[in-house]
Amino acid sequence: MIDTKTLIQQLNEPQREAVTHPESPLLVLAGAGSGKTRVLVHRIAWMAAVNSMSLHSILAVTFTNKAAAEMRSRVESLLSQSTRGLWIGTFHGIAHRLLRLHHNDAQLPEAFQVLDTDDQVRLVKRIIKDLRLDDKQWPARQTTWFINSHKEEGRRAVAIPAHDDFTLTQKRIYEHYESQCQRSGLVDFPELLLRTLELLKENPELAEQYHRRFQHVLVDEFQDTNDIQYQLIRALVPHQGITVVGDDDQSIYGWRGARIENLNQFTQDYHPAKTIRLEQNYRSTSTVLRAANAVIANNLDRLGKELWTSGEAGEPIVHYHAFNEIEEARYVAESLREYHERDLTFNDMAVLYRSNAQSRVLEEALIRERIPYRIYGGLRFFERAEIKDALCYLRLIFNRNDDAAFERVINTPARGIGEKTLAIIREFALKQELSLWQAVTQLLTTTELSGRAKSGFSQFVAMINEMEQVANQSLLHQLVEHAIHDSGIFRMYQEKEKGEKWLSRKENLEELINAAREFDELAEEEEAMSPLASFLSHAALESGDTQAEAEEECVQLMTLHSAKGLEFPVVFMVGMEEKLFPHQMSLDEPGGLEEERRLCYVGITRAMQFLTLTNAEKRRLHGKEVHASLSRFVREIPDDLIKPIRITRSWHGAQQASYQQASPSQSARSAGAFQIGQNVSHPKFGQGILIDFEGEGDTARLQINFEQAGIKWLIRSYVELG
DNA sequence: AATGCTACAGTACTT
DNA sequence: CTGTAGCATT
Repeated sequence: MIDTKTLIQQLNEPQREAVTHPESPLLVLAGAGSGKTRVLVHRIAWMAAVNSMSLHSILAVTFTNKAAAEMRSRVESLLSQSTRGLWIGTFHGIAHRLLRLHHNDAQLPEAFQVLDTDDQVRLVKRIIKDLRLDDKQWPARQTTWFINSHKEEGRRAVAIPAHDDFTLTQKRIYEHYESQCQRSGLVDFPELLLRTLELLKENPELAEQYHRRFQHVLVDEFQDTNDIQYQLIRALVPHQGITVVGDDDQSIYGWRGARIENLNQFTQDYHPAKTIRLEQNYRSTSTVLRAANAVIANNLDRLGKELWTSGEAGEPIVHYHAFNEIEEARYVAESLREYHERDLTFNDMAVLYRSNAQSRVLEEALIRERIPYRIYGGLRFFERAEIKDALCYLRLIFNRNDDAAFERVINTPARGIGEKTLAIIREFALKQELSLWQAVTQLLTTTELSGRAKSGFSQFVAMINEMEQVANQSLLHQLVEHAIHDSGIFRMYQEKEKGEKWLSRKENLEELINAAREFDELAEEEEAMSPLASFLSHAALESGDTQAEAEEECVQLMTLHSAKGLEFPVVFMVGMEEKLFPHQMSLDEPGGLEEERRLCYVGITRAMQFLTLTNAEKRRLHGKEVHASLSRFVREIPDDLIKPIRITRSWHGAQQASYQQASPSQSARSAGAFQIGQNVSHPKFGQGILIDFEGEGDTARLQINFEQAGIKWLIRSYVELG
């Protein structure tokens, strides 16, 4: 067991205060890079080691599986003991667990399945069709959003007041969707939370059991909690044992229902709550922090917090003003190359952008410069078509009434069951209130179906039943392998696709078998759920990584949103332009601009040492060339923190003349023999513009942007100044 | 059942 | 401009 001293001696004063705070309501306002996770981890260890609270009595809630995994491993290594019994998980993970444990009280079948967003949209689309509604007038995505946002505020269809046709119809779809899900034993993401909330409210004795059990609950990223998540916390923690950690300045998910106001609500609901601020930053240079503080200071309604560091000022923030997005990308690529030559690894560098569409031009530039990169986001492992196909077979083995799974694989691969036959099945199921599987088995005994359809169906039914036999007799990975081949999806992809594409499908399917193998090993110690059940849950609740962990060292490309929680020695924020960042759409929404500014704050505070901001004067967007002015966020950063680099070219000379030297340091630099922006020529590289220099006289190094050859560093004596 | 064509949309994202 | 969904055609 760890001793008290080592637990707190590596902490600063406010951190220590937070960790050792009595078991009464605590709000930790933790700035970026201030050791937030560290405080959570140490507080858990403190309660276990010093207050001798059982790990069994502690619950920690996070937003992502990644954060949950990291927290668990850090608690484990700090306590150097197993964390068995300690509940750490996402809101959804914990809700799921409670529903599995109490499925009867929650009125769910034991084999209920979790529906991911994609499944949900398909199901809603199906229902819109069943209701004979025009699917152009009623897009499934919109209705899904309608349903989810009501669920996220704790409302079932019946509770929605509907006065207009629009709401009335949406409500009707919602109702049908609800009963469809109930019949099929399907639970979507917000439903996990809503069902759990209802479970606790309707079963007071059960709720009490958990109140007694969880003496202390810790919630991470509290500023991102939405309505129902907060309600769930209230239902789970009526007592004083609660710690929440958050940062109002990093709330960037208002658009998906996150309620920053929950921070204030918390101090009212849990009274008296102690508030502790963590403002010492261990990540960035003071230059970066000053910039971040200056930007965020423009937001009103803050709880108030100012980051500081005992570290050095570091390098100024570079601001590169590019002519267009292609040139911007080239500057980024070439700068990345330079950092690399200065002995930084590509892994330490990140390029952040506001919207995904910006990544393409960057990629092209990086490929040209032969810089390895990796893009975050995109299709996740468990979302790939071949993986979903395989999983849907497994879901049917587990739960025949899973209509979403049935719809997906009944004719994948093709087995002669077309739209017409399916329509008969759906109609019958709808009328008799049966699942599709039940409808099929009943119709097989009648003469409703054609011979071909009949044989197709009986073959399908027999196949699933046989798979169940395999499931009962073999290990999970053997079942998965069997299902992939016996269903025909393996062969289907082999025939349909060739080369690279097929190879990756094959690899993914093999990876799925491997993943299943891990569940076989896990099952030997825990026997709460069958390996198949826990495998399916895992697939639904953890979408999996985008790619296998980077094999090669790469520059990281991602949106500003996905950069949250990460840090890099070198950060580029590109596309710092009005209408792009802050985004046009945000300007119409109340509070939109402030959320964009918080996003900018998040971006800046990712940088540890070097930060570069870039903007392009012209940019091709949706096929149209648009002019953009510099983002107000760049202008909110004090001039003395910025080293501006402006590309100048003959074709926009007029603007060049009107450009103001942005900072004193910049003026001083240009006072010497060299003038940033002046024309330069080189016998081999041709015409270019001076954009930076080091040293003086003939030995000075000049950075020149050549019209043809791009950006290069050259010795003064090799170039002709013009 | 597969392929080609047209219309349309295009902020951010985890569970 | 680019990707996608739905529809018509073969």
